[in-house]
Amino acid sequence: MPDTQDLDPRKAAILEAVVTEYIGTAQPVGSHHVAQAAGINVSSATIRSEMVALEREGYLAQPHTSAGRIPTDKGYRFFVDQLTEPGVLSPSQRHKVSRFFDQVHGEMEEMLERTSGLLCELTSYASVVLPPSHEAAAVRSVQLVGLGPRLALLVAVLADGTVEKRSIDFAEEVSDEVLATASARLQAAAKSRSLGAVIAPEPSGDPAVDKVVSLAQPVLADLASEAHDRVFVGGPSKLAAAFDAVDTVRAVLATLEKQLVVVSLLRDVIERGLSVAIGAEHGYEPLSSCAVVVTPVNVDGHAAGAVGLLGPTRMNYPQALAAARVVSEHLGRRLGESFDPGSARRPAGRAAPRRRARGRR
Amino acid sequence: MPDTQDLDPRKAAILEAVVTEYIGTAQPVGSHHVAQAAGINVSSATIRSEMVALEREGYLAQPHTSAGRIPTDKGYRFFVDQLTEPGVLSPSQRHKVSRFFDQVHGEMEEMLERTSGLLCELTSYASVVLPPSHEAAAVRSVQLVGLGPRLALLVAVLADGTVEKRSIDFAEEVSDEVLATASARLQAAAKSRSLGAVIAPEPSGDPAVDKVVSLAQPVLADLASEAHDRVFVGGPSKLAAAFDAVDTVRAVLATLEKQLVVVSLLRDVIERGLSVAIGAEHGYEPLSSCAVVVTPVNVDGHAAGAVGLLGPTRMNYPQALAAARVVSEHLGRRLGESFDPGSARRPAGRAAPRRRARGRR
DNA sequence: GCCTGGCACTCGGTAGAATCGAGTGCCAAG
DNA sequence: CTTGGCACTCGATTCTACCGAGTGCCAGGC
Repeated sequence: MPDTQDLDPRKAAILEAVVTEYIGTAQPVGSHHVAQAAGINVSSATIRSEMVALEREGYLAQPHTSAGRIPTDKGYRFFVDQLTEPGVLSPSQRHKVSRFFDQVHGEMEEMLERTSGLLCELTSYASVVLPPSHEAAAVRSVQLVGLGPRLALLVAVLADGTVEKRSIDFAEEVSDEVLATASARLQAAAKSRSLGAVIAPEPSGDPAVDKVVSLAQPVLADLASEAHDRVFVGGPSKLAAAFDAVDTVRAVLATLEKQLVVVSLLRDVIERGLSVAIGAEHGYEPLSSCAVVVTPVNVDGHAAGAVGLLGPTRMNYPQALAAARVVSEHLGRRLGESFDPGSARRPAGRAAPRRRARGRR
Repeated sequence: MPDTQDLDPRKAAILEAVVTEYIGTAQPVGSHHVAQAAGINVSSATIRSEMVALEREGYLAQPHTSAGRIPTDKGYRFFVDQLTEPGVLSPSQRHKVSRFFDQVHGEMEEMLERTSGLLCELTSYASVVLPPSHEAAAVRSVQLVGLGPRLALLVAVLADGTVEKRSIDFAEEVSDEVLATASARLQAAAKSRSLGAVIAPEPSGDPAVDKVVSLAQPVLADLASEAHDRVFVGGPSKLAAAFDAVDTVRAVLATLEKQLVVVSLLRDVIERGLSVAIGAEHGYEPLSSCAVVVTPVNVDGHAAGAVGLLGPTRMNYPQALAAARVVSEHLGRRLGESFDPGSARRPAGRAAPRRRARGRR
């Protein structure tokens, strides 16, 4: 399709004007408005004929005859790909981000959750934060902690600072000593490997211990594959502001509640190498009136999770892209500093400062 | 106020009819409709004059002249307190609940989160689950796990099966041996006490160890006070269905996002011994068009968290109360079985079964 | 050949009038 | 005290007229 690739410059300028205006006002924009836009020096009549062409080629649509034009998904796509740079954050926003990442502390989940809060403050869209998959993260510690006579909690600490846990019911009483021995054997078998690659420990002499180990060991493997489908969603209320049809709001919220769907949506988009998915592009029908902006997070050079924004298709793409990018960078750096194995290159903060006054968030 | 306490039976019947009808239809209800309601055998004219009285006494309101009446907060209050029993769940709902609690497994947080999902499935209102405060829970294990040369994660496992963690930056390198020694000393000092009551360990001979211990110990106390303000909110999309003004939806959602507010709202309501807070009763202005149903969860006889439902003031109180109560009971029993110290009285389930097929929720 | 101003036409949105009807308050009679 | 009757109110609905933003088309000009 030649027409997909390029538009003559004037058409492009007109499309840009329509998109910009529509993003701002949410009103269909007419030829007259476009004619007044900076950089366009032709009459409204000329614009009209160009618009007819743009509509024929699928970049614009008319809600009804005698209304202005609104961009189609394809129109937004062209705008994002060809007409606009990611944009920059305002100084005050940059400042906000820096301050946030200077102050934030504590463990990873809390940090990610608050990051999602930050993102929606910055943009007034709903935000999504996908935690790093720790398939690769090495196990730092494995422990069986007794909770009841036959019940124990298997706790694994990973190098990235996350803790995975799962209760195990042994169906028969297990003494503290057996538990401790089993715990130590598991620890030895798992240490420094990734959760998925834990090897089976050698049988010990004690059948009771072996029984416990054999029950616990598969759970470790299980933990590896699990826990991925968690995602932090921030600011659903922003969506209620973005759409005015209450039905749309409900449908979108309902979809956002399905974490699995959200996760695979983000994964899909990233896999296809996109940073923006507009309207129907992502193929999730209930979200067809939404656009998604995603940026992978890089920790020490490799991908680790992602941050994203979800808004109406008429979202402010340059701003959203900028926000996602900046936050993603900060987050990646921060995660690298705090949680990755070999790195403690930063001067170091205070030791687990008391959480500051309640009230925020 | 004598009128608060009692209404003559006919007035009460009329009020009941109005509330029931309005809950069902969301339309102001007129004298004619009330006259047709079962159990009312007077003419609409009589009803009208009674309604005038009810309005004067504050139980009913008129959106405008020549419209039917709608209940006021006070009207709902009387309805809940005097006119209705908690109601029962349909057999299929009961079944759903039982099956849910038979199947659910894994660790507490996940369980609570899914419980909140269950609640909103049952009722089509938004749900809130407040985790047990573990101020009192005994520490089962404390461990310092090294993440980097100067960075460690303090991991505490409590008797209720929860894990609290916090990263600590020691600002200088700490050897593995020192870390291990400090970890053991902390463990000894904390074991079987509650997080808040951890005693300071005796100084050891080694200043490096003492340094680490002295940095880590206050963090334990910190963990105790923290982590309470977490709350699981389920089904915000249900709220979009319950209100038709998109502004209301946004305001309510925005409030729900503030976890601290939600937590203190629930606490307030419970403290005042209520199980229902209607409209302005709870004093949180943005939620004045909502009603909250709360039921404390009892584990082995003492209160541990709560479950709640949030809907429009015209919510189905009997159903909501029934759902909250049933779920709360099941949850309390389940928590008792799985996580509390002395109890493994149940036949015991399978050992940490593989999570079943993805796709659900 | 492309651009432009002019012009007739379309059609959604708004305003006003008419109408409908659910619901009320009041009252006189049972 | 209750009831049926009645006049009245007022939001919702419908209809009409109308406005105006916006279009498509065209003839004339650069």
